[in-house]
Amino acid sequence: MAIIENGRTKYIPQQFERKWQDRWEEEGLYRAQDFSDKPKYYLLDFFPYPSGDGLHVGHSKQYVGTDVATRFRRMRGDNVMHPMGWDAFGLPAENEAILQQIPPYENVPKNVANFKRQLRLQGISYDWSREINSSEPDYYRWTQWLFLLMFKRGLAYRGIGMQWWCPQCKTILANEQVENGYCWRHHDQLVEKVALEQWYFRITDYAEELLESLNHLSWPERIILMQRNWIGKSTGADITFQARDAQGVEYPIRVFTTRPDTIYGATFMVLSPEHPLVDVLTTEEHRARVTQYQQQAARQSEIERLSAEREKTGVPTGGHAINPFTNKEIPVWVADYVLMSYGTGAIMAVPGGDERDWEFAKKYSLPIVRVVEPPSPTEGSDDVYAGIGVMVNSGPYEGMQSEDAKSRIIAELEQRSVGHAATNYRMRDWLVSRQRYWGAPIPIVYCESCGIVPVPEEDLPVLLPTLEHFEPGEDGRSPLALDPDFVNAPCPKCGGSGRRETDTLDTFVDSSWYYLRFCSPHDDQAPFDRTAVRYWCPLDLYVGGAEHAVMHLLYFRFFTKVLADAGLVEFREPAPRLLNQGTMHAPDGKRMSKSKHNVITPDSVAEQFGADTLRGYIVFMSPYTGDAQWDPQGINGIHRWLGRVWDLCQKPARKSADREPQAEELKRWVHKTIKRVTADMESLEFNTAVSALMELTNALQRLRPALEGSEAWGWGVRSLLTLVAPIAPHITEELWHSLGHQRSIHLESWPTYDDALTLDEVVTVVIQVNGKLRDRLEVPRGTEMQSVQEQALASKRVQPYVEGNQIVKVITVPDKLVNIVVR
RNA sequence: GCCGAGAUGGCGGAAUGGUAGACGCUCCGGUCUCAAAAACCGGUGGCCGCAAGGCCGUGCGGGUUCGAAUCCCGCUCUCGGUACCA
Repeated sequence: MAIIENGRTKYIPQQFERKWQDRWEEEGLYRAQDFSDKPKYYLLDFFPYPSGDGLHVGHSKQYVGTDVATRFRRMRGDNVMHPMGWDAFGLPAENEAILQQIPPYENVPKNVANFKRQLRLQGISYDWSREINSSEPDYYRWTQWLFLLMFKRGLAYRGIGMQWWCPQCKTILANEQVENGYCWRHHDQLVEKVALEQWYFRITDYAEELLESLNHLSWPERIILMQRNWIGKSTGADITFQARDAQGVEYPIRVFTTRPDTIYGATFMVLSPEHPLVDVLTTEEHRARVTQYQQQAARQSEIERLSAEREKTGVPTGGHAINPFTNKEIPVWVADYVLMSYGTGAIMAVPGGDERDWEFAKKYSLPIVRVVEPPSPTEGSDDVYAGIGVMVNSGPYEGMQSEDAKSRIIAELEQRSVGHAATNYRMRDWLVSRQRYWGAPIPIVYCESCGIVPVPEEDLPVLLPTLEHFEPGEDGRSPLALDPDFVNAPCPKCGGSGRRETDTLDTFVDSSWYYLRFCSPHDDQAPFDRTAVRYWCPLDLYVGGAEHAVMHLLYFRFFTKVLADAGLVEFREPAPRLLNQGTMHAPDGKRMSKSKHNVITPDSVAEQFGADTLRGYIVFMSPYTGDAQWDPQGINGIHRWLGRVWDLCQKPARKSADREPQAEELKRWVHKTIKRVTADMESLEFNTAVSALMELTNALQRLRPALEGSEAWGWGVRSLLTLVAPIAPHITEELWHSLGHQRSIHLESWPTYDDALTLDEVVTVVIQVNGKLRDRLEVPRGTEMQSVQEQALASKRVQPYVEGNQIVKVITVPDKLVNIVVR
């Protein structure tokens, strides 16, 4: 320790931070105890993928914040669980392994070790005894078990369909993983459509509950909104139109519409190019054009669909259908603005009431009938109007309000058996199979005589073989398909020869239940111990980036609901409270990334300033939920502050008695600060908590000459240290021990305050004339406002503005302000 | 296009109807030093003024109020989400 003068030392964090990190871990300070009389608090960070790039200070923004909250909660007396684990399966790990020519089963542990080292050097207080890794058999064994649970409950099924294929990932993607037609991992890679048989989870069975219970979550509004939009519920009706082919054979075309009230305006129908009835209804004279259109749509639909204001295209089939309400024959067209994947893949087109249909009708000169009049007729009558209003051209419904007509028309549909009320969701089932190596094998065997056979629970895990060649092929088959030892397996049912499923599970399956595993991370009898889960879950606070708004957060809610229905958990929402930490940008304002060479690592900052300065700066620079930009200059402020805290705790030059009024002032400062910091910690507003602590530090420094060595002084310094402890755990621990304490400061109780002492004895009352500030008066708190008003009127600064004017009224707010209104 | 969030000094930000700019960064001046760095002390929204002090000021325009960064109406810009969902 560098001693500078008369026993005082200099703040050199590098000399002691490591020492405390090691000691905390040896003593198991942060181990969560299963079951306790204390209130439990389960705080979880989103499951991170341990990238080979390691952590940068952007990650620290999240992890330091949750760590501060965790440490605060412990001092408040909660039994806290704050675990950490690794979302180690999946494409990023596999791609990285391929790039480095190291198999993922060797590369991942290396990366994990580096992540742990980086988290430790920041003084983050995880309970490492609960560490989990989704790519290890004792974890994915239970991921497979949960797949089987889905299978048993009829929620896992195989289906054929047009799927999104990313040529770079060389695998199928779920809908949620396609952004604007591009792969979510390769933002310049357009996805392609291929027809494949895949495994799905029936998440749509839960669409309604997933939507409804959003209303009861304490989540950021925009995340709730994004989920709501994703689920995309719409209500209306299913209606069947009768169509005829050239031979006069009738075929029903089922459509979904949100506006059954506009049915009298349905002047044509549109089928999506993939619709099965297209081939049937197309007449010979139109067949060539229709077939050509279908091929063209299949080939370029995704690229074309991206051009923003693309003109609609389509061709007539030559077939016709009957509008069941007007009884008129209407033409059936094919157009790619109707998607096979939504609703029924067919629509009734109402050009008078729908902008898209209107645009199409205009282009191809199809009839347009307005059936709903706007409340105030404005534009030309051939214009489209999609709102609600009064019914016209609608037979018996003429003159009715369109909303009333809607329910009556639905009733008529049902009565005539040509349709019924219906609800549609935009969300589709979750495609979970991936044609890649690095994931949990799907525990299924295909048997020639028994068909699809689940692997018995007692035979789990289906081990992922340690392949030397794990690169994905070009043929859409998993590398596992090339390993005969893996593929060939006896049928669990009949013992005959079978083939294993060679696709692996989407990583989002792994992360859909990890929060449960932390409750009993080493359980070898079940995915989780139900008693432990009953104690710890649901999460008290869940923190992560907004980029998982739809995918992970939807999937893990779905899993929880399935587990609840299976009687395995007793709650239906895993995370009633969720927070998104803001994003940290590099000093150049861009996103921090290795490829942009603008990464700032916690290692380099901690080496230069110490972990506490890093932590303090990260929480101080911007609100926790707000974005930030790393400013290499700004960190000096925190380092100076901690240096001042250090100095305050150095041996007093002398011993003295409490001196008034300074002792009283200090007392009020401390109580006031405890109140502010407690409130800020509770609401995770760490930036203002640091401000308050800096103010207390400054006050102590100012009062030092009068109070140093006194009882009040010692109490003030100890209070400061306990309040700073969650933010800067190392320096406070070091100083705490230097003050003679044996036990860790992190085992101290959070200080309490007396509300009466959080207010100053003297208050500043603001004197305004017509709302403009003219003077300030210092008066004892609680002074009668009548007397303050008199003093205000007597003030030399106030008088010039009052003299010669008539006082209309005087507004007073006790201990705050006097506003003299003159004319 | 639609939905959402936001705009406060040179910078990060504070204040959610009552002293705008807390707390920091930067910069300027001072102390210490042979000197520099570090540290410490003081100043730092703009304009006018020697000063006392005054005027202006929270994206823009209006409104409500004794009083508006804060509430209401209209607009501009920025960021995020979404994209033919019938």
